Amino acid sequence: MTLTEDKLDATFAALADPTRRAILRRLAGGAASVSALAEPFAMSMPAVSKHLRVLQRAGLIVRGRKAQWRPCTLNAKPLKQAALWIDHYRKFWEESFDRLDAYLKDLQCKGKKHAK
Amino acid sequence: MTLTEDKLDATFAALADPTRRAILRRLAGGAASVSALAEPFAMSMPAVSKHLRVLQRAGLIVRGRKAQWRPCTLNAKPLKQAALWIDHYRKFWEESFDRLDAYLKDLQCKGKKHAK
DNA sequence: TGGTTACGTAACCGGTTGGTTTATTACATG
DNA sequence: CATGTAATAAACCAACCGGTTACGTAACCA
Repeated sequence: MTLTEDKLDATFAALADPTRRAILRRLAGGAASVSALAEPFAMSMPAVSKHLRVLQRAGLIVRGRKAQWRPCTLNAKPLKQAALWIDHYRKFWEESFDRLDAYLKDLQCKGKKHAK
Repeated sequence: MTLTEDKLDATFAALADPTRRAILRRLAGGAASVSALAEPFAMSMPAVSKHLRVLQRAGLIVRGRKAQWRPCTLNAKPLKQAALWIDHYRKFWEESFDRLDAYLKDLQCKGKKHAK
């Protein structure tokens, strides 16, 4: 398994949680401290800290240091790889009204008729 | 949390596994039976069957029925939503040589020493 | 010096995940 | 009907995840 593939694991896994996606959305508006990031969520700070660690290990955020604050900053570069991977399938979701879609419907139809 | 957001959970989680990504890649070449999908992997068929269930619950595959075979077909539509979500951050990874990048470097620098 | 603030670490807990082996269902064919 | 094949179901296991509470630490401030 290539290194890029390996990173995709971490990237997609990091994106698979609504709290972490919300944190990224917040960071798109600028750097923020941990407590500022934690504020909108009904969870303890250690929980948020864990989410940040996941994001950091996926390379999606960078953590600095300023006195007693650890400002987090968005780093979107891993998202580029994720976007490229997904984009290989673009033609499939743009084929909505084509042969493929008709075939899918046909398949499901046969499935139900047989499985009575 | 919106319904779309909820589906993103399942989509990204499904993509976070190399086996499942490989299955999708294989299905991009056309429908396939479970045993055909299992063949390249060093794991039992029930394990592949579980991966397929994850992909199905994420809506990424559709399963038909033809005699004792359950052909799987790619359904890329959930990927469209994932691509749209990621695309909100495109400007951030295209800003490689801009203010943001400089700020990141500055932040890390301040972490180690003091401002220059 | 001692207190407060911001954050991390450690230990723990219930639920989920990714895999196994074994058994079972569904179908086709001799 | 008996047998073989394709696939799922069930039971089990170790590892991981997302959350908690309790405690530790580093920097600021009075």
